[in-house]
Amino acid sequence: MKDYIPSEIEGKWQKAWLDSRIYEAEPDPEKEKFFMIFAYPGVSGYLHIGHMRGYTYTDVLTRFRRMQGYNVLFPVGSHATGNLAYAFASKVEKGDPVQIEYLKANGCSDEEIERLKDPMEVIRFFNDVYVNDYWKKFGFLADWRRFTCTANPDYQKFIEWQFLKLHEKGLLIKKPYYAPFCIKCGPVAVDPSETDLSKGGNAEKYEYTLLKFWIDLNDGYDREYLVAATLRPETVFGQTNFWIDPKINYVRAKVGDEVWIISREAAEKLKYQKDGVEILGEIEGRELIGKRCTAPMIHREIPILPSEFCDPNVGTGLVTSVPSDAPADWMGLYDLQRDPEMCEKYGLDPEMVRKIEVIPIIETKGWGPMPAVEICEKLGIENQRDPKLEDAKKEIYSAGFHSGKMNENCGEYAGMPVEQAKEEIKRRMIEEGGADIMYDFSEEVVCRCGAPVVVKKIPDQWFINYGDPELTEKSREHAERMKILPPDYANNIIDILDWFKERACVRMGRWIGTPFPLYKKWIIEAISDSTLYPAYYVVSKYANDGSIREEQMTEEFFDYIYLGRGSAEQVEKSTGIPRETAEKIRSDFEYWYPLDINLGGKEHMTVHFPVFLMNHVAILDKKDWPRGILVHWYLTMKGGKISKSKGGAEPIPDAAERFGIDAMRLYYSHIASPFVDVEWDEKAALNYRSRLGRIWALVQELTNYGGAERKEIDRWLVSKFNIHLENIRKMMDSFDMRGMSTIVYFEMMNDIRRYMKRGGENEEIIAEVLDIWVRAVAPVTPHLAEEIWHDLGHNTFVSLERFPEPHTKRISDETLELESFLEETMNDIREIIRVTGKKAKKTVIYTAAEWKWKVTDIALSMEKPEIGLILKEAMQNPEIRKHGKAVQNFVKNLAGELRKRPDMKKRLPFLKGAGAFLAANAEYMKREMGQEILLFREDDEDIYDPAGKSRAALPWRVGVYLE
RNA sequence: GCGAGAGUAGCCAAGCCAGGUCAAAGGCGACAGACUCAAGAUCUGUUCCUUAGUGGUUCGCCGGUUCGAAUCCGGCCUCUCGCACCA
Repeated sequence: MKDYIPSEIEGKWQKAWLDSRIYEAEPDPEKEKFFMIFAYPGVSGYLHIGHMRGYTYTDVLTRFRRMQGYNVLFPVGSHATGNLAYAFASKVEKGDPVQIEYLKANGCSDEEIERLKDPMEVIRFFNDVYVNDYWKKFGFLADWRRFTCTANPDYQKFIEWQFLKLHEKGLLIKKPYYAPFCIKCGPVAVDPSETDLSKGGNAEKYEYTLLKFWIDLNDGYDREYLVAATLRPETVFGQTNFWIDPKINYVRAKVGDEVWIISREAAEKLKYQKDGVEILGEIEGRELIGKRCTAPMIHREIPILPSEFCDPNVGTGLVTSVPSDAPADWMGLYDLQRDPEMCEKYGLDPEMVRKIEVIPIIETKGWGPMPAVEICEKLGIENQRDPKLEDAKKEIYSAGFHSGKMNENCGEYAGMPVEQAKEEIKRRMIEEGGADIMYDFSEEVVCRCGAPVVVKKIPDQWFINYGDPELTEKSREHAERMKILPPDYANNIIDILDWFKERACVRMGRWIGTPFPLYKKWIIEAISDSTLYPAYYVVSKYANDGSIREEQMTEEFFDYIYLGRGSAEQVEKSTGIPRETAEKIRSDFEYWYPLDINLGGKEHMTVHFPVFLMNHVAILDKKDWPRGILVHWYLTMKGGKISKSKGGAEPIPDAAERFGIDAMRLYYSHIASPFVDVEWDEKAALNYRSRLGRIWALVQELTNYGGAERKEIDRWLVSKFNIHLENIRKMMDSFDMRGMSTIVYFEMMNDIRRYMKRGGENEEIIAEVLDIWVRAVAPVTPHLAEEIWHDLGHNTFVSLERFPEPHTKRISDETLELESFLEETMNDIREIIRVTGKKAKKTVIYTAAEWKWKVTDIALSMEKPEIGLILKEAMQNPEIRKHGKAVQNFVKNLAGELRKRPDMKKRLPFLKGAGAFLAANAEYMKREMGQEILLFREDDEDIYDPAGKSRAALPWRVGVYLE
């Protein structure tokens, strides 16, 4: 017998598939096509086994479809847009020890590392790793000829065309935008993975409302303002005073034709957001204390008071005071009111300070009129330096925002919900010239290079207008018709499409990507160039084999291929691409499109999938819009991070070697549904491997097993397998690879074992079942399947064979029922043995008496088998009536059973033969139970029934007596 | 904050959309038995409590709808995830 050694068969079959080029997908008008992709990975370095989950699903599903007779297109590619390759190369260049170690741990040679100082080499290198070390190693049957990468010049011609089409549809718009920007390196991304950053990846971009308080300092500037920044513009009605930190030196900054007094830090930031900001000079905070300024909106003069909580790094470093709703303001005021000495120190009239009254402005559910005052008491906050103020602020802010309503002190806004008033008041103040906008981060953000990251105004930013009403509506309608899994997401994506507005689509800086065709200083960003790309796999094959060159891939060419505009002749004339070639590509596209499934991880739910759909809808004809989306969740590592000690960190090829590829593929397919996160479990992977070993061994055993004898159990096995095939078909309609795997790798195996245990040995039946089985394992564990397939004497590829179809005619319900009746009977006996702890020598089994069956027949013939009705009719029969009270009990039991178990009506008739069936299988029971088995019918003349257990016999269950 | 999802027996994980056949699939682990000199592997059985095969209490918590709820509705608690120049 051959041992199961995965590495011995995997390489062999992968080579055979490659050599015979069965992965190549070409149109075949005789066959229905199936076109599926996974969202290509970003070129970010080595991947880990978690990434292989989704890729493997794709290969399993396409293999399954292929075996169902579809002509399958499964192309792969990679996404190199962005600065990852730059970052990677520069780390290598600098000799970053972590980076070098990482490369070496993955088996990268010194020579190779040397080359990886060049970003383009990084891309080339990892493309090779992905294709050869990951996807091919995992046995994928992808059409390798079509591989493409977003950094390829031909791909970029495609993106250029895509943007020309978006422009043609009026979906590109230009307007100012405020983006994160390193003052040295240019545009950067603020995200927690901190690709670009050394600090602040979690920062949020806040929009501050700048409130302008007019002040007359007699210094020659007549349009001079103190400028406070706030996130709560609606609270202006509650302003009582203004805060300045006397210890800080502020600056006068020229902004337009106004002079703003703000912190130096704020002025520096503003330079990036407003034109012509210029620092004119310093002004001490101390100087301003005690003066008065005029608040916007309420146009009231308020005093300027000293405080300690003004942070020059936050907002403008100046703060307006709304003690009713801002806990810090309240504490600031409270501190000062209690401290006349402090007032005098700054030349303030303590009486004036004491007279300042808090103005309630917002009614908040669960809070009184002055929530800030309230919460300070509640939390026992002592003064303005108390760190608990931060929590207080959050709680009040949240409560006010969601449930607050403006009160009668808020003029025309009285009664308006805070959520709405916030926007309206802000807008009004900006219109009146009393306010402005400034963006800032919620925390400090620092670039990789060490320089600060600021929010910078980009005056001419291009956007794709995903908010376009017509595009949104068409996309929504189409989404409703698509097959989208999981079902929750199918509902959810509709809302996401509504919510999607403009999206910035170009950027500047050191960035790999396609130059924006309308204005080449811009480069198309990373999401926007990966939306329509499944269409490009049709063309990439011709670019890769040299049939067409990128300079020939003009707008006219793509218009013809994707939209059918113009003609092949015209394309030939203007590009030199032979007419036949153009026609062939066009017809390829017409054959393969639309895409049947786009599979991707859950991270794509709110970004990639919606824009993928919308770009198709915007640009292509309706018939070419995609048909399906499949979202999968993650394979996570313990503790969230990959770690060597906990396993799973090893390079993908090493894991493939250790666990076996088929075992890994089965692991992904079976460990959980695609729609939950799964924690990597090395032991489970090893279990799958040994499971495959057992299947292997069982198959070997079966090939030398059996003879010509036919038995009842043959029918049972065939029935079982056909039921399984029916279920698989249903499951795979919703891509339920897990359910399918349970059947194929567990249930089918158990059935075969039971068949053998029950004495089944017919070689034709075994051959039939083996044929089904080996085909059934092919989508998930193709290497194992090929090996077995060839051992069975075939010389074709099982990968190209048909997946077995169920034959419902071969399902015998009667056999299945009787077999499970036998099993239940034995379980009953075991149960009694277990409960009593008795070791019986002899088991007596009683089947139900004739009269019980007669009553059962009566009940079965009735529309509504209720106790009274059955009893009435049964008692007509003297044969039955003579059993008296026993009839009543039985009818009660029977009626209950029929009500509780709807399938009983179908089952019972099959059980009429149960007595004979048990008798025929008495030998088997005896062997299994290790004891003598006696069989009687309840009404047998010569019955042996010392305990009266025969009375317990029912048509659907036997009576049992142990001795 | 906005939005989404999840909480099922020792563990993992189906079931929930289409309520009854659900004490709830399957796997793992554990226990017992078979095989073996032994261990491992493999095979068989058991694995909420209770019990001559019965009955009881379960599917995060509380309540509701229903003849009947793990499944439907409402509220609460806990956890996870996505949120736009990040692929």
